[in-house]
Amino acid sequence: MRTTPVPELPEVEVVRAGLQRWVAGREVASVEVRHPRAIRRQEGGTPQLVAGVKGRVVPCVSRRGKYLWLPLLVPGHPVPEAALIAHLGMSGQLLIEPTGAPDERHLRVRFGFADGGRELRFVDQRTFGGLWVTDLVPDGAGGRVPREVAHIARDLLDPRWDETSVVRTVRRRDSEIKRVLLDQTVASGIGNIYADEALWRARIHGRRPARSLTAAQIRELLGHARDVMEQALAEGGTSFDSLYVNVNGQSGYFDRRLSAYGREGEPCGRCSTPIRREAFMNRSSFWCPSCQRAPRGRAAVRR
DNA sequence: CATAGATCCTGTATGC
DNA sequence: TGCATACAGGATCTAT
Repeated sequence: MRTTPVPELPEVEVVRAGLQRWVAGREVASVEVRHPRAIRRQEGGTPQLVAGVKGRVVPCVSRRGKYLWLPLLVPGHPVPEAALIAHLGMSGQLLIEPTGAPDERHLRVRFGFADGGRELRFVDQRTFGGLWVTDLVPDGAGGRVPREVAHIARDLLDPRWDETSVVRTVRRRDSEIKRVLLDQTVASGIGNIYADEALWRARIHGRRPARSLTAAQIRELLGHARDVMEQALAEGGTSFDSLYVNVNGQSGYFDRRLSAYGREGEPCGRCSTPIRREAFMNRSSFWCPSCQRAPRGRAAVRR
């Protein structure tokens, strides 16, 4: 095992697509909460979660960034007013399992369906993730999104992604470029792994002030972020050990393609300089000290 | 308001 | 062997 698995946008999209296939059109019949922390963001707790989903039909499965949600349709009504929203956190899984299959060690919530077919399970070792029912609100573009998603920016794979607007936002931020990449209100879906990969591909050091980059450099950087996520998506999601599995229980294998993340001491794929690692925001950054030149001290911060 | 840092959580790896 | 500690990190909350 290299390190911990963390679902980012490609992994969440893999889960979304799997759920779409397995639960679309089905009516929820039951909910069993096995660990209260998994629904800590649910207003009204378990009773309100049960009331919100029982008897509702799931027409489709949607996603923005790392959030995904199941709209909840009251039979006979044309439009859903609420949704079951899910965030996988660091170790969350949404699994489709045959009824009666043995419980997973970290099973947190189980959903049964009226057709008696396979059930939906939320399994989460570290319990940073969670599920809850929330209102759908206007997204400002004619659609509707869960209340908690409204403040998150569109992601790089969104058909309505507006690159010119995002580049402008990035250049206005008074912060280091990696922090900006990780800010979900600027562009959603980029986590620590893909931020490091995009920076490596673009030959940009994560501590460079965002304002020191040209618009062209930011466009290139975002393009690399999109490319690496699309590659991961095509291969079924990144995986570091058996903890991350997609909705059908199969691990992805994209980790073998990562160039910087998790490769401390290994030779850079371009110049063979050993990849460096440093603590950053209570996590780690990996970069090539030769290809990605560090900014000079704090001189870039003007006073 | 914008930005930085602390915090939550537990299995795994490592050190003494 | 057993115990303690470090580490993984997204989103949220608090502080500045």
